[in-house]
Amino acid sequence: MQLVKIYQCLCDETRLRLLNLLLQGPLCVCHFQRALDEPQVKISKHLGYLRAHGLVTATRRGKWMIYALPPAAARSPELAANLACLQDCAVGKTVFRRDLARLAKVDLNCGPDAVHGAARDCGCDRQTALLKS
Amino acid sequence: MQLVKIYQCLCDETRLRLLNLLLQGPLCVCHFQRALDEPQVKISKHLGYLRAHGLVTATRRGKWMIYALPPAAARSPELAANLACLQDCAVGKTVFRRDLARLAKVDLNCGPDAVHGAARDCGCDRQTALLKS
DNA sequence: TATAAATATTCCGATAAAGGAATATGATTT
DNA sequence: AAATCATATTCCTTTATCGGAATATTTATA
Repeated sequence: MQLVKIYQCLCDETRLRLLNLLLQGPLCVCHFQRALDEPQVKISKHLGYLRAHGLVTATRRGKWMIYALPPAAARSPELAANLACLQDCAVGKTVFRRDLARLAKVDLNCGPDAVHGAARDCGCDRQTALLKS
Repeated sequence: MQLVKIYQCLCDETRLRLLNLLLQGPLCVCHFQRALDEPQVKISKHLGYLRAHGLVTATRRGKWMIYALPPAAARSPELAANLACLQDCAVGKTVFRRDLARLAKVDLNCGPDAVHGAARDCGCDRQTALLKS
């Protein structure tokens, strides 16, 4: 059943955190790493899981992989409903808010370059998405 | 996290079917058995799982155990939201509709007595709930 | 009190999931 | 072309989950 698959994707905390960030807009893996503060393997694997089950899309842009939620038109009713539900539930939860806060801080930089102070666009349209809101 | 626990409860098809039935009102185990047409162990275990995680309550009435969703006032916002979401998603799905159809047929009887033609109340207030609607 | 009815639990075995270490891939820069 | 950066995959161990067979428990009934 389609619905069960969705819940299976949602039943891991790391994946919930990833999806919560994606509700704000597309992101590349380095963003997730810095926002979640979790090892790269972990993040990459869970993104792979979500992707394999159709909860997210992935497109390569240069060295980076941009992950995003499927466009609204491509979402099944169940997925749409559950993403909306997740968004409602996530608001105000400490873990999710902290992730968003950390994401905001690394917003304009990407990867280790940020550490060296060199602000460089990582290729995803995160900034524009954020600046608009 | 509370939310993850909820999704863990929802990520099994049998549990979804149980919850879908409970959205109509309280039920005893024999009702589930006949509506889902699944072995007793399976149903009992999944009900136990749901109960252990606070998704359902259980009260004994005579020989029977009556399972129900927690009263609205006792539901966390996350649980309330996800139950509503589940209800939306379940509507029209074949599996769920079939369960409800089978449930309707065994509604007034309970246990093997129904097989012998003896209509007997099993102790749960399922009938009244249904007759009202 | 012995039996039966309704439900729960225990004890398996099989399968899946999660995390980490190390390594591989694919793209870019030097 | 070699080094580097961003990301993915493989391998392994640990732990969780699912399902079924058999058995236990609780309550009612004969």
